[in-house]
Amino acid sequence: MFHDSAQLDLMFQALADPARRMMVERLSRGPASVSELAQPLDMSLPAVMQHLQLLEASGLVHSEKTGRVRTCRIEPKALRMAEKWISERRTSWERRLDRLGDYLARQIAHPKSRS
Amino acid sequence: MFHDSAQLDLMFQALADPARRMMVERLSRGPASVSELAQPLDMSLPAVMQHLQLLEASGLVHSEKTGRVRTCRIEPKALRMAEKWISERRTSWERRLDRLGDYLARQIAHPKSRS
DNA sequence: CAAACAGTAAAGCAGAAACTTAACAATTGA
DNA sequence: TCAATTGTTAAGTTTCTGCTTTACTGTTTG
Repeated sequence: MFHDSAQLDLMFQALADPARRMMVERLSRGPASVSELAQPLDMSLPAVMQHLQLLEASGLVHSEKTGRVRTCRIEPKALRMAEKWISERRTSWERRLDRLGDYLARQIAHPKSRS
Repeated sequence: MFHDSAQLDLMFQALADPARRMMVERLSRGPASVSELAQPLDMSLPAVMQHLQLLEASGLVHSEKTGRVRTCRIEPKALRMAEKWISERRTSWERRLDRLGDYLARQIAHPKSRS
């Protein structure tokens, strides 16, 4: 449970491609087979397979095969991790701005000349 | 003002690199010059510059030059956009699970055998 | 002015990514 | 059984990334 920088790499990398985001989008509406994922995408099945492998490596998606069909589903824990990273940076910045605002307001109210 | 897929590409792509995430992390604590951003990174200045250009192209960071120093700061709006995309997919999935849970609970309580 | 400083531009390179096509399973349904 | 369905493997091609080095511009400072 330490620095999962590597996993963040993989997750953001995975989300950086429109085809893969489309697959995630589809999966967010429910599980799907590989060919269902491929259907709206303008590329060969093996290409989709490779995207899927990336999504699995990143932890964003999990799949299992029964019979001849592989069923894929989203892994919300991983999504939450990516979301958290961004959110933490954003709020860190926003809180900093708040403090700065307070400080400036105080300066205007009670200036203790520092020049 | 709808889903700009191209910008999401750029943003997630930008976040996919550990050096760039480090830069964002630094900037989340306040503005910084290019060489301040470079300081903890084990690479040449031009390399950092290129990362910075990507961060700017993605909209995650903005910078302006005064004198000979370029000051960079984070753009929380863009961070929020990435955060939102992830969050929407995650909650879509989670709500689906809730509905499914309800359905199953009902099935167990009042089974209307469907064989 | 001259030197040091902060940043840029350009070119080149090795390795990774995103496909393709062409076989090759394994499962299922007629 | 045999043909269609669903997925998988392997290999090859092209393009993109993430650096590097070298050389240069503009800004400040002694």
